[in-house]
Amino acid sequence: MKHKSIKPTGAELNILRVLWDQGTQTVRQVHSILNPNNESGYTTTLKIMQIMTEKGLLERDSSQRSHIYSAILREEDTQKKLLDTLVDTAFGGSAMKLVVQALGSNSASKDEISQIRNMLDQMEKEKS
Amino acid sequence: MKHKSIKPTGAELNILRVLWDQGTQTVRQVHSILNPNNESGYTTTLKIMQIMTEKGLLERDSSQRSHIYSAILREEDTQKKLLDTLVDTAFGGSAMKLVVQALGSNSASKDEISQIRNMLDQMEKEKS
DNA sequence: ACTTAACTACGACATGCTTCGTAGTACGAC
DNA sequence: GTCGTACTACGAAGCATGTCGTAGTTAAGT
Repeated sequence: MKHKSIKPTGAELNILRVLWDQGTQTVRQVHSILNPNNESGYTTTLKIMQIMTEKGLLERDSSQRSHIYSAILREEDTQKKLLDTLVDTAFGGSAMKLVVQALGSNSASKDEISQIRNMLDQMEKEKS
Repeated sequence: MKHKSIKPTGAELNILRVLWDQGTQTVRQVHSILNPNNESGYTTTLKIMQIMTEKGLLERDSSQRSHIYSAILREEDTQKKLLDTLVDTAFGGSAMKLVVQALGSNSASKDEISQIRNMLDQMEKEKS
């Protein structure tokens, strides 16, 4: 089995980001958030969201004149999939190299650091 | 200012991976490694490597009949750039969410775990 | 009723990526 | 030298993505 591999494109991810953060939205709302200065046209956003619906990335309620869209993909699942792809293509399969890189070039809060420590403890425990 | 943002495509990353791991290589060598069963043709690999050279991703020594290619991009730089992109597009800008995800769905060796711990220590130290 | 505004649907195009076939060229074996 | 092999160069085609324009429809205001 195996679901067809879901790999949102850049534009699709932007839209998913809005839906994940804001919940269900109309095309107009999504477009206003992503293009406050009309960098690209309304019908562009519309078209992409229509295609995403065909692809099974979004679902919509079309009972109203303005259709209302929501994400089908869960944020974490999508992130995991993209992460796996990046690990394979750019990090030669080593997720830990990726972690080290990410830690090295970004800053973390105290809470985040202790969260990560806890995860490491957990991983070590499972190792024995 | 800023160098033009270098974002290798999937096929390009495969080639870079070989060059990073193996050092300088001919097209034939790269192609044999990536397509042991001839999934795609030799001229495909050739063409992509030629284009990469035009783009400034590779350089080549063409003094021999078989040109010898090497990567211009450093592995770490490329990884960092792709990581940043992924953090922006898929993780809403939070590198630590990415780290947590990556740790959660992958396993690390003892050495890696302690390397990560050391990095966390370092980060905490710098925080005070 | 008419007009305007906002929406959906859809075709078309530009661009970039990947693929391949073909042509030309150099090398080596014989 | 001739032939076959391996190489480069390059044009062209298929596909996906992102872009937009236009047409058609619905709703609402006057």
